[in-house]
Formats: sequence, structure tokens, C-alpha cells
Amino acid sequence: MEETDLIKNLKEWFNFDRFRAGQKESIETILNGENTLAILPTGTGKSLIYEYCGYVTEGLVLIVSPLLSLMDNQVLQLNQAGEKRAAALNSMLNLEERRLIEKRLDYYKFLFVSPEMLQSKWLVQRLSRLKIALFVVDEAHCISQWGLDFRPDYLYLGKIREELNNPLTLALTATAPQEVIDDILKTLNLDPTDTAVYQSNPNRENIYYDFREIEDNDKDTELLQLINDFPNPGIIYFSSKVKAERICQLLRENTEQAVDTYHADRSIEDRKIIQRQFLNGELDIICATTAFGMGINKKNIRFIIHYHIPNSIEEYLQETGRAGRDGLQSIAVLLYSKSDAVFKFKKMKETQLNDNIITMNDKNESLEPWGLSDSDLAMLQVIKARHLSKEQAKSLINQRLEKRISKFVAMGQLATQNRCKREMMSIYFNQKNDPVQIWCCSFCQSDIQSLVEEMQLISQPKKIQINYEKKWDQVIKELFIL
DNA sequence: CGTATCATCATTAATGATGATACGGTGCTTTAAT
Repeated sequence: MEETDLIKNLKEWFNFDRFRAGQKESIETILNGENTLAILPTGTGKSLIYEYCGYVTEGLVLIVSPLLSLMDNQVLQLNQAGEKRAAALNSMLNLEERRLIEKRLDYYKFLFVSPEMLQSKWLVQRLSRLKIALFVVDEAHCISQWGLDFRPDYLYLGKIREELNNPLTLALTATAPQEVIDDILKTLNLDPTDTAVYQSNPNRENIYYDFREIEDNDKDTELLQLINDFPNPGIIYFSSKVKAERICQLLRENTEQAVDTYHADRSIEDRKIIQRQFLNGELDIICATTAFGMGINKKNIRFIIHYHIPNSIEEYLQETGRAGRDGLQSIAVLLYSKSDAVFKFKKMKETQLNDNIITMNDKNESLEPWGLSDSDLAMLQVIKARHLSKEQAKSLINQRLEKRISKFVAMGQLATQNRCKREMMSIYFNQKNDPVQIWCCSFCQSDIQSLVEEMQLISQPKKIQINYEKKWDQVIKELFIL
């Protein structure tokens, strides 16, 4: 397709005047019939790529998505844009709705499914009889990050692709170092020599990367100071739900900010409400675990604070990348303590899978969770499915462990080494380092007073919030406890 | 790993000493049949 036509369609279908970095390149390789892996920064508009290609090519666009909420969002957005031929096939549907979609699969242009749903033989068979214009794996890093760990069905996508007659494939993600790229291609059964990989540097120009080594005892005062200095809104990431709750309480008691938590123990309704409140600017700060983030499209997040060290540089960049999507100056702070790292390292090495359990899978069909973690259960399932011998199983377990540890070590080095952080991240992702930034990182500039002032200038004046919940809590305490 | 939290016990009955315990996180799916 000619350049002018590409742009004309963009205007006509999406009402944009020009492509963002990476969009056009990816669309071109796909329309050229090449399988494509596109690694594009968050907020680039990755869904536009497959929507665009869907309109050019005849047939169904089948999108594998990791989260129900993501699917829902995408379908909603498509519907709002006037596209009625979009649906998500998942467990949120009742039987009737599901039957209806299944009966008229050929009506749809965009169909969203989870990897688990594709385990249904019947569904795959039905799909294989349709013309599939494009097979899309959204958030493709999940293959590497979650596959061996806790959603093994991600590992079968290559086989599914085969059963669907190897349709043209597009994998999308924001962060993938070389080994994750290798993982994705291998798992999806894509030939590395014959797949277009479009990659860009996941560093974000308008984020200052701040790493602070700090004693556990000093974290809370440091945090309060940061919250006091930084303009809202912001996210604080924790690696524990309990800690997220506690700090949320601390912030409610010691600041005027509207704060809430987001993690897997909150109900689905609560999560929806909190997410909406945050998007609408009714909440200033979210104390979250890694559960919060994918698909959050809020432009003006000014700061991301990591209360604990993340498990990998990918994870760190995914999470910090949620700041400053409006392009304005933002900041990411990691509060690093040695004891956190030691604790995480220890946890990481723990596996309950011993010889007895590994060999037991021959005899015992039912896999009762004898106190096994989800991650070990997933591993056991893979071992079973692949009919691995004890030695092979052990080697796979070891492989998983080493993968985790090497990622974590890289993250630890990023946090502690005296070197430009942006440069280190670029090296990790095999990317050319960007030219010097005005605000780079805590190695390059340590005095950030004027950066904070700059952020305060661009931020909206803080709304006065009345935190009813907090007030009621106090009233109730005074009434009944005194 | 070291430390935060909690239960217990002791003793000028409300606090403090002591010992025991705990100590990630991510989510899909529930099939009779078309």
C-alpha cells in the first residue's frame, strides 16, 4: 500500500493525521504477510495496529489477551467507535450469551479470548474453519513471564497456532529483552529468521529514574516526604498486599490525600470502582501490587514509587512507564533496601517440588494441591503434559529458577551500581542509549529540587478532598471505643 | 535475612520482658452440545 493511502485510511478510520513511532512499520510488515513482533513503549497505541490491519484484510482478527478487564475495555472501545463486530469470549458471559457468540463466529471481525479459552478443542476446531486474517498475542511478555510460572496455557499457543493453520501472527508488548524475545518466538512457533521484530528503547525521556538505598526503618518517613513534595496523581507499588494496606492507612492518617489500595484481595467491584475513581481524578494515590496497571490508560500520572524492589527490569519499566503519558516531566523512585532483596531472593529459590512429587505424577491422576503454591502447581502441570522424566523435570525446574534469579540480579545491579541508570537499562534491552537527557537519573543528577518545582508547576492545583471514609472511621471509633 | 507482630506471663493489674511466629505477587477456568 502506498504511503498516501496508509495515511488516508488512518484519517478515515481512526481520525489521526499521522502514525506514532512503530505503528506504521508494524502495519507494513503485517500487510506484507510477515509475522511480526512489535515491542513498543506503553501508550503507543498498539491496538491500532491490529485494528488497522483487520480493516485492510478479509477475515477474523483473533486476539489473545491476558485479562478479562482488558478484553472488556477493548470491546467497549471498539463498540464506541461504531464497530459492532467485536466480542470477547470468556467466563463472564452466561450460557446464552456464549452460545450466541459461538453460533455466529463468522459474523465477527474482532474476537478476544484468553489462552485458557483456547484450550477448548471444540472452539479451536470451529475457529480453524474460519479465515483468520490475523492472530494477535497482546501483552506477549506474559508468555515468558507467566507461562512457566502460573498460567501454563500460555505455553500452548504455538500448538494452537498450528491447529489454526498457522495464521499470520502479531505479538505485542512494551518490554522484552533478548531472552524474552526468544521465548516469545519459540513458544509461538515463529521462525526467528523470518519474523519482523520491531523494537524501540523502553526508556522514557520524560521520566527521571531515581534509585535510593535506604534502611527499612527509614522508608516510611522518606515516603511521606516524597508524597509531600510530589504533585499527584501517583502510584506506589508494593510486593505485599499487607504492606500496601498498611501504608495506605498511614497515608490516610498523615496526609490530606485521597488514597486507596488495589490488589488481588479486593473484590472485582471494588477494583472497578477504584480504577474509575483514579481515572476521574477522585483518588490521588493508589497503593498497589503488580495487579494494578495493565490497561490503565491515565495520562497525567506524575510519580511512581516502588516501596520494594521489583523482580525484573522489565517489570520495573512496565510499572514506571505508567507515569507521564502526557509527555510531561515525571519521576520514578525506587526505595531499595538490602533486607528486601535478601528476602525476595530467598523466596524465589523456594520450591516444594521434590523427587516424590515429581515422580508421583505417573501414578496419581488427580493433582491435589498438597500445599503446593500456584506456581509449583503450574510447573507440575507442564511436567505432566510433556511427560517429562524426573531428570528432565528437574532441569526444567532449575531452568525456571535460573531465569528468575538472573532477572532479579540484573534488577539488583540496576538499583545499586554507580552508573547511569538509563544507560544500564539500554544495555539490558540491547538498545542504543538515548542522547543526554535534561533529567536523567539519580546517578547523573542528584539534586532534584528544580525538577520537583517543575513538576509542581505543570500539575493541576490540588483539589480539596474530603475523605468521608476516614471521617466515618474516626467517628465510629470515638463513639464505640471510648 | 533481620525484624515486626502477637501471645504469654510476670507482677505493687497495667505495662514490660520474653519467646514464638511469620515473612510475595501476578488470573484464567468451571464442557451436556452447536
